[in-house]
Amino acid sequence: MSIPASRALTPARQVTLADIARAAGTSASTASRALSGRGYVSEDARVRLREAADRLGYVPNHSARTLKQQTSRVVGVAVSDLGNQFYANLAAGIEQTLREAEYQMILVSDNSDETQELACARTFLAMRAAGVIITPADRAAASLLSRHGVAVVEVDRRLAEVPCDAVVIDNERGAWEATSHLLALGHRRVALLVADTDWTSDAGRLQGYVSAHAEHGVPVDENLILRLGFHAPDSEVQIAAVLGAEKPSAIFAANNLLAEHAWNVLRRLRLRLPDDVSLVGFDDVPWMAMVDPGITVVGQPTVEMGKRAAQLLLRRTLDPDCPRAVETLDPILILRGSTAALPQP
Amino acid sequence: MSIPASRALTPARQVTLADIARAAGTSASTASRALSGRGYVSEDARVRLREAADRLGYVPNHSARTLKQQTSRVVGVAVSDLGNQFYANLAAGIEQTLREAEYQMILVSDNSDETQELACARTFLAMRAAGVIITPADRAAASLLSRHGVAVVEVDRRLAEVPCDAVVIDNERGAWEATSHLLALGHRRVALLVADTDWTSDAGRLQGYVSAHAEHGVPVDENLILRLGFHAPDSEVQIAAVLGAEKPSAIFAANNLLAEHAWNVLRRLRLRLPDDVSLVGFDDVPWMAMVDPGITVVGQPTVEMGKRAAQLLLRRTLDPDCPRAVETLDPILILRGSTAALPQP
DNA sequence: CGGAAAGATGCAATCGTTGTCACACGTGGA
DNA sequence: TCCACGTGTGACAACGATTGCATCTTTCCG
Repeated sequence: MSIPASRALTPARQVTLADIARAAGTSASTASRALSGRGYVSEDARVRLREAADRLGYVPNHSARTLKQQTSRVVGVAVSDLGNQFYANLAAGIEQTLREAEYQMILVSDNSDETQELACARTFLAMRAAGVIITPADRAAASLLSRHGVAVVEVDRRLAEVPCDAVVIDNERGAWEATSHLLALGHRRVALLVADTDWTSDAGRLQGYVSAHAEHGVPVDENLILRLGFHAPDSEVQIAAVLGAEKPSAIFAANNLLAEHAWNVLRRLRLRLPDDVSLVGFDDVPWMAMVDPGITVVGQPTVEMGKRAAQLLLRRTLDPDCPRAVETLDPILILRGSTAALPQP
Repeated sequence: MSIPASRALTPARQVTLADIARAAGTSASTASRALSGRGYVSEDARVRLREAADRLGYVPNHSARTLKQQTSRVVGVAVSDLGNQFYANLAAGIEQTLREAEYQMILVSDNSDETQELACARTFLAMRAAGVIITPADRAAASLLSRHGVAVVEVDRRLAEVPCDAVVIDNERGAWEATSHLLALGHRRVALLVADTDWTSDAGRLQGYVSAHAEHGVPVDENLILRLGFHAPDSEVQIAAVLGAEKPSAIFAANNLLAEHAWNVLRRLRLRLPDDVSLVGFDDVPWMAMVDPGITVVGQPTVEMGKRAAQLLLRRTLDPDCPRAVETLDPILILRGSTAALPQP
């Protein structure tokens, strides 16, 4: 039952409202009303037009509609790194919610690069996006967008200087729980691996690490805090160096990538978990539950965060003046075999 | 440094070409030529217009352009399941290539549902997408799109009845290598876990499994072939059942999800890899290299497949008549500790 | 010096859809 | 009878950018 070649080859100027109006013997206005369901149309005309639309294979032209209505059903989404499962899951959650609401998602992976982020924002503006969801790396994008009246939702971290909705998790609390867990197990030299950013997420995790120490009366040793660039090629070398020089008995890796690096280093150095070193990660990804021992981790509801962000955006699209919402979700500490009490010397 | 509220509140009818033309004392035509770089414009007018555009914060209106030019720089991408790392990586590869070419990606996760897939196709048509990249679940979408003159590239599997470009890997060869590896190790009862689809990918993998058996003179036992629905909730139960009833000495799991299920079952049953059972997966994902022993796997260049698909699409966009391309990439067998010689009884 | 070619510009039409407006019906109540 | 109102319809003007065409100027060559 293949399509006849002739059909496929016809240059086939696209079918427009005017075409189906002609076929049904009405005007384009009536056709528009019939198909969009707005305004008066007789039942008779409605069925004739619908039938004509089906028969001719009418496909509405979104560009024309967007141009006329000055708004689209497209939502721009910019994440830092699609290759990282965390952002992929975030995107998956956003996509699902948007699709169910019959919105489309333009997805960009901006590498946390300010220039690219701003370029994305400009593109979203050019497309008259109904809104934008972003894991921000800079304040400029949100400013630009909101100045043009486009709703912005920040996810995972907050950065904007303009008021906008946001979905984050309680990073400080997550880090506090992870660190407290280690301190309660008797560890006194807990290394912190944290991304070298100025994001609220990393700042919160650092803060949680510090406040847990304060609460347990353990002084923070700056030498145990390792700030690592996102895609620094020598991350593992640096981690190994700290392990050698500072002899921490536990490591708190403040994101899934750093946890993976730490795990690789430990394996390479033949340090056993949890006998030689304890390890806690942040953001539960599949391998952490599968390796032996499993990695104790601060889990975040990643897909859920994406869904919430999309919901906030849709809400604001419907009611631009609804009160600003900042949702803070709770992380949970998942205990696995990678953490144990500090062995008595 | 914050944006004055007045700025943010102005309803601010958007700045149009006509506005900057007026500001620079030219006509809109000249402004269009100056900014798009097509046609004659004096150097003098060009700089005046550019300056005016900057000053007024001009953002071109993509909808208007698309409407007039009858084509956009948007590419529709429909994958089966964004939550699966395979598809996420595919999308990441596509996105990167498109972004570098200054195209935008509309991403949809269609759950391999024919209805949704068709709905996506219609949306892409409505947006006048320059092309569509799809991991097809049904032939209808590609037919519809190509009938309307939209270029389609199939990735991972081929299904379309209309001629279109495609990027796949040599599934049969990958499966042949995996199976041959097991047979060469002396295994005679190799279970196959394969998705229950009518896709070329799974058919190829089954074929490779069969031909490897033929080549080694080992008869295929149909009872060892387990076809599993994509999101069947009882996958692991079924796998456990086959393990119990058929006592295979090795398992070939023909995608990353099935490998994960198999691995879970083996762990739950306390069967040791590779002493009790050997396991080979298909599609290398991070956990496979991290668990102990690592999982022997047929690796596919997932991100690269995405990039190639996007390249094919861009090529066809530039030259709609270029010869049809079907790229078949090579999988590679990565040997790890999950496979070993069949112990002599 | 004549005239062709290249350079520079603006006018007006166009893309497809929507929304406003005016108008033409009936119907029913005052 | 007349007016108000609810329906139903079509003409027409946007929305903003692009582009073919006509027009005018400048340049350059024979």
